Amino acid sequence: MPLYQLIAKIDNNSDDERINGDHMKQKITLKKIAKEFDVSISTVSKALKDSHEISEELKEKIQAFAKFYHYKPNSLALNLRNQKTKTIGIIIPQIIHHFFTTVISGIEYVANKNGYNVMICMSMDSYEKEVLNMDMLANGVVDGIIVSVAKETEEKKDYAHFKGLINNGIPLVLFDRVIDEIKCNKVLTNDVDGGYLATKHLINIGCKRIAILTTPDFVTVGKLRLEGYKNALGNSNMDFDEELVIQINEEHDITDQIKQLFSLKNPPDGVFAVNEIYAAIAIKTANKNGLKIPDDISILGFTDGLISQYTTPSLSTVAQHGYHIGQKSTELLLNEIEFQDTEYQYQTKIIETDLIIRESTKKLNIP
Amino acid sequence: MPLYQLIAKIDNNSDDERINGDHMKQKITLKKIAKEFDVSISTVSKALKDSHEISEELKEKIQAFAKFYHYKPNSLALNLRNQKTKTIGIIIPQIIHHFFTTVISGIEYVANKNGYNVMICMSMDSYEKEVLNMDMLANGVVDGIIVSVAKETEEKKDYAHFKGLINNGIPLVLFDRVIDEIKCNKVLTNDVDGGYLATKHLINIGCKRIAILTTPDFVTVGKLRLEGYKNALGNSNMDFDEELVIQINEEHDITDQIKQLFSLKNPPDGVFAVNEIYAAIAIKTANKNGLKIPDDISILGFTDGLISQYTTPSLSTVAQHGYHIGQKSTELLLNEIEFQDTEYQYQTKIIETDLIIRESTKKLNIP
DNA sequence: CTGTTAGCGCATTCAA
DNA sequence: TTGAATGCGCTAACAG
Repeated sequence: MPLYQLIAKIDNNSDDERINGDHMKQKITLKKIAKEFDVSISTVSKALKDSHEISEELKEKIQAFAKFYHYKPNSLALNLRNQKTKTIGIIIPQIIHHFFTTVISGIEYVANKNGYNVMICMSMDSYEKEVLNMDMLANGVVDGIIVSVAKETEEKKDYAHFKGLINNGIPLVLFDRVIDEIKCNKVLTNDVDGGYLATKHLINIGCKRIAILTTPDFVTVGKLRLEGYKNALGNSNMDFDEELVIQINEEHDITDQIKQLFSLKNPPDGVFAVNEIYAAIAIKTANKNGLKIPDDISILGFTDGLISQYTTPSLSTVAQHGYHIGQKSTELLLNEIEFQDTEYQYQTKIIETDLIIRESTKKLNIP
Repeated sequence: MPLYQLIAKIDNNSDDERINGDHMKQKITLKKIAKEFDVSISTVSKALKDSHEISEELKEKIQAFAKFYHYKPNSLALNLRNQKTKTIGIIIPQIIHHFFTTVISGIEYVANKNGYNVMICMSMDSYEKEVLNMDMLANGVVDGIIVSVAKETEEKKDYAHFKGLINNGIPLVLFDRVIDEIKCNKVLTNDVDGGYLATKHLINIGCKRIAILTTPDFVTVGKLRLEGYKNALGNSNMDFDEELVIQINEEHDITDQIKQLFSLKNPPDGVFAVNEIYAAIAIKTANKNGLKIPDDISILGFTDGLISQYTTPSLSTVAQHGYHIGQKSTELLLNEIEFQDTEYQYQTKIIETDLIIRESTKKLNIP
């Protein structure tokens, strides 16, 4: 008795086990269904798509059979046939950075909502790994790629792999760490404004000498936040003092580099750190140096990460809205992927930052 | 003039741009190469594999041509042909948990080293998303899957999707949050021992009343760490006091739940928190209640995450070695994927924990 | 030494 | 209403 007749005899709510048994269930394909009903593969294909070309009777039988065996078209075959995978790739420098995980969450959310899956790769801030990952993803594995550029790539300024990608016609969105000379969709934090906002707030609460803990210049975001810092000082007619700019070298002990500030003849009464880690370390260092936060010194960070809420005192900071950045990047990417017309216009979205005031900065005195 | 003759005229170091131009470079395939040389596709295929069946002369020309155009076999076609993707899937509850990102890093490292890529999915601790992700991955997309079970799944105890996966013959490794009744490779933290270690240390430094901040019972890891806590108390002839067990309900304010401890008639002088967040909040709460840490109260956490080093005082904790867990999981998975013989033996690897002593616990007095 | 054929699983156009 | 043929890109067994 053919299997499809068996189905009728089996309660629809029956336990899967009865069919699967303990044995390995081999995947069910169009071919197998076709053989079962002694029809052609294309007939089955159409029947499962509820095509009007197929008789109701046959469609019903085939559909019931397919449903019973949980038939699902094989992704690999579909990918090859359609020349697309409904998957988008992400290349980020480090997954252990909280900011990136929030971005990923945002990407995942929008991607899934639109029927896409997500493939995450890490460049570990290495140029070579970035290129490798990109080659892999570009080779048909994904329909588009979202990237935040590796530090080493920023340093080398070698962007050939990005150009190649675009020449290959693979949609690309850059976020956070972007590259000016690459023409593509971009989503970035308003870092200059964020730096300005942070510094301005320190000024507003009465800080007279504001230090900045930043990165080396080749890390774009650090450079931009520094720019915002300078703008805010200038805007308030405060002097810019080189002495108060610490470009952290992560190869050496960070605490030591920060400590210098407190032994200055004229030490700062405010610190703006361009990321959460520097800020957290600044808090601990200030604490250890006997400074009261925020009475003796106010400290403000960047990125509303995991740490901010749990330092003592909790850290005032600039929120970067990673989740939103991820969402926006994905929307742009999917737009480009599914774009049909001839003239596609690249966009650059700026995501604004917000101040989150906690305990590490003095209260604003509103007169 | 056929293209392959052109190649000879172009300096090998030439700029890609000359070929790619500003136009979209369409992917080069075996077929196109075959047409170029007016040979069959299989001849090209063999030539590129340096088969001895092909004449040296032809091989050279074809290889040069392919290299020049950066020919790479199309992944989708290979996947379909080989019925495998050289990709492994991961399903984790939350990517924003630092522990999971360390595990992912470990997975990524071992996978890449062995020529595999990684596809990360998030269940968001939802049963439904876990099932969806698994169905997607199981449908040919990956060669094997590594999972840490969603909370909701643990609560429902509905493991049909795991059984289905195994029936389908798809290798599965469970880590951290595992399921006893599923037969597969497993990697887990020695949570009982970790809980024991933590509690014992608090006892050793002289704590007399030790509270525990744990999860509801259905979260297995919380339950196990509680078990270790009880063991340590028993082992030291200390009373187990229900009053000192707080099962945190994350739907409500955590600080409020912890505060109860400090208003007990007989308050604790030690706190063991089964994760980093609870510990960090405990530190802040104790601080606010005017308690000196570690003089009045010692606090010990679990998981060496991002936060631990930046709390004030920095948090003593139990290191869970997520990176190692990820590595081990992947080794097991790849073993199973590439296993050829008939009788495969599942293993369960226990990863031991380690105490990391920082400032939130009293110094051990060695007499 | 080179080509033909078949097949991976599916969708689609065209023919019957 | 159904089926055959074609192709997505690649490999491998088999023929010549």
